[in-house]
Amino acid sequence: MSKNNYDFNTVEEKWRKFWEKEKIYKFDPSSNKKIFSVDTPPPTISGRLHMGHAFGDAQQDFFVRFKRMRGFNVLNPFGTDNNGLPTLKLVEKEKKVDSRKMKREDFIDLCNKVIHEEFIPMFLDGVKRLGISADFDLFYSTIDKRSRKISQKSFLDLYKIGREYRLEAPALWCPNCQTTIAQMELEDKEVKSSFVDIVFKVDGKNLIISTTRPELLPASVAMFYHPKDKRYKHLKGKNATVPLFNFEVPILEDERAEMDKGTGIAYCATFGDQTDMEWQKIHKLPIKEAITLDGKMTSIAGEYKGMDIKDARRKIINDLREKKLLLNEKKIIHIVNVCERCGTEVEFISHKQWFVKYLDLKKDMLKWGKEIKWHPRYMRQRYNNWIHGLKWDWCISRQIPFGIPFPVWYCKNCDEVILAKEKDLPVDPVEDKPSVKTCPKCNCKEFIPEKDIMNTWATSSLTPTIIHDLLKDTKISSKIKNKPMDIRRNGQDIITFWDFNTIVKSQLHYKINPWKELYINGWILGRDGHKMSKSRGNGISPDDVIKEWGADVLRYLSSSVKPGEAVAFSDKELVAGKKFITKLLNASKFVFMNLEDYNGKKPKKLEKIDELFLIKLNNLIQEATNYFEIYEFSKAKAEIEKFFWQIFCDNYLEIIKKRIYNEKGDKRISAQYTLYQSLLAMLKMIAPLMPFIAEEIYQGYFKKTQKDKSIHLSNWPEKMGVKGKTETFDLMIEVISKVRQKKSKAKKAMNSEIILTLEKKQADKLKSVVDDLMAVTNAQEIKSGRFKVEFV
RNA sequence: GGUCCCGUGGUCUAGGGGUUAUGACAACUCGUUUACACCGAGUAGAUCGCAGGUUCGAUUCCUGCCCGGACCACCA
Repeated sequence: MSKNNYDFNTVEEKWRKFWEKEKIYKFDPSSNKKIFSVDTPPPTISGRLHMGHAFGDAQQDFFVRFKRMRGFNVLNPFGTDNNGLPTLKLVEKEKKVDSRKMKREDFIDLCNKVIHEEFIPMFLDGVKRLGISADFDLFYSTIDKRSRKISQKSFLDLYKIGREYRLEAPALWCPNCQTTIAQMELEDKEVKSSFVDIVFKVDGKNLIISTTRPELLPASVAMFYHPKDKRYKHLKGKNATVPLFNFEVPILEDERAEMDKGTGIAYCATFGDQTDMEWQKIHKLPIKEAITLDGKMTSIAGEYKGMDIKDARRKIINDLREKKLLLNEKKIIHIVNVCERCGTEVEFISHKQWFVKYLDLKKDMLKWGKEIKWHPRYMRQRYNNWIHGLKWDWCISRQIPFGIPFPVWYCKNCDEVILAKEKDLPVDPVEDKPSVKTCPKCNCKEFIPEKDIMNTWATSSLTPTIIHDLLKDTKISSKIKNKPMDIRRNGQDIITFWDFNTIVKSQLHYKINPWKELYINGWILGRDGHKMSKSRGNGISPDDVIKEWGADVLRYLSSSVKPGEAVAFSDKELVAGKKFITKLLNASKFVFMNLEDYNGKKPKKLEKIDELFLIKLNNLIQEATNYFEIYEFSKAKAEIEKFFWQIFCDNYLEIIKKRIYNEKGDKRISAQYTLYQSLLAMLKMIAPLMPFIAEEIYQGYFKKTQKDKSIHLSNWPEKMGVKGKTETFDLMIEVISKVRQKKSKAKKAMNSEIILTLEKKQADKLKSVVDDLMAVTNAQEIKSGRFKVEFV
């Protein structure tokens, strides 16, 4: 450890390899220690570890390491999410293929290969560099065989208890690519369009509505105005006649109609947009399809049948104009959703999809959320708001080739659902034969496999089940079965998906909550205070930070943020972390320079100032422990760092310096004992936050005299056996500080000799530490009187 | 649009009814002293976003507003 050049790259690699080789973080299923179980958040693998992952993982590691040192048998497996669309898109990009032009089977093979040979190892490398203390032998991927089986079994179980149903529902459809697409595959695009005012008739009078999509007129099913809108109140219950097509639709009230948009009254076509679909569902309106799968008008469009959407729109506008049913036409530019691959405006189509029925459980959901301890507490409101806003059951069908298939076939004749047998799981219905030879209902012998796959969340909401399955053959299996795990940690952005879905699934399957506590990690913004994103170009890669500053420093930054809050990326904080490490190294060097002859024993009697300092340390241990217990790492860090720097380095070390240089016997041993114990305690409290430097100092200095193989297997510091008030210590610091002030004002060196005059009251209080006071201030003599510093 | 969080020296930040308002970075002055100049000591720098209210007393609690951020939703 030469001065001024701590080679963190070498040091961190050394300890990383040591931890891995010695299996320091291996979970021991046969241990009798109390278990602390952590539900691993499987990050979506869409490239290398990014800053968001690093930040969250680091915070999880803070409490994982803390709990381990507190004596728990920590169950901290590691998983990755390699399911569904993000993986599909990454494979397409990296391997330059188009999943739509490949055989489903070939594409799935390719995905599996790339995931296991490239994505996971690359990601894990990043995680390990950060010093994450997970048990990587307890590993799962959300696409591996185990997960597929569990996910499909979950589907079967929910179906059997009547929690799943199949229903025609709108799906996003690209008329050009001829496929359903996911929301993630949409892009916003500005397009020129016309906002036209057209005339409906009610009781022979004109009723004007504004729309950008007049071609959907033949699919009109209703008109809507806002319940508070007096202009239209008198129309309630009446019918309006649709122009050109001459059929009637009811006029209804709904809060989703915006009074100041257009004329304040809108027409609803079943699959016009999201609102239209909500109206259709809630007001139980008929479904009318105006557009075919290849983007042409259907037969309900009458004379416009077979035309392209845009041609039909133009012709309808013209025809309306001719018939004087078009009053106004405004050219506008608005944003529409287009397919990211071909730029075509997307439409909604009707498609049979699977749903998990849970809308009836809103009250229970709120109750379940309340039973979990949230950190920070206010984050539960995100969960509550989500539940209050739920309008649909959970659609778990996704129309993409890669993911976990539904274990389902349908009878070709009567559409009867044929479930896979549990013992055959996992199945791919496209590849595998159905579980029956003939349809139990109609005796038909032909079956159609379900080609859709299950939404990623349908699987990643099962991580507690997957983790339990990883341990199913071990002694502890029964201990953790049907019990909530201790904690899950994740970002605030997935409370509504992941946390929510996991709670729901756990309750539906096991009637328990998945975990007792939920920690929402603080997160990091770019240097500009905005979320890191490609479009802003403000992204920072954890790899680069680790290379330049070391993993400990990045972790130091992660420990600066409060639970659930955001901080901007701060280079200053990196500098502070680096300086902290340097200071730790130097202080440790000083301590052990003076411990060469130390036998590890307690002195017969502690010097007063040493005792007082240890009481101070006790207070810190208490405080830091409390903060770690409630996941307030930034506060723990601040307290530990402040104590180490200001009390230990700036004052205590200065105070005992001369004693330890010059004295022999018990006075020296007292200081040695105090130095050894306090540095070890501080180091242990730093270990969860900055594990590399803590291990480096532990192994370099303490290992000789400590039994634990690694500091990370050692016990969290206990309070020293000292008690009492610390006013004398504080007064001592105050006097030292005043003397320093005088010396500085007089432009003298800090070690210049003085004669110190103290008020009698103060002098009396400091009697027990007077030798150390004289030493640290370099006072030849202490007189009584008004406070004064005289230079000799 | 809804919800939540935040606003404290130049910058970042701690605190949370009565404090001398914490610390870091930057600035300035001084200091080579057997851990550390990637250091130490000291100095200056803050009407605690704005306006009301509660209170003997508000930076802290309440209400409204403004600013920044995030999440969710929406865009006929």
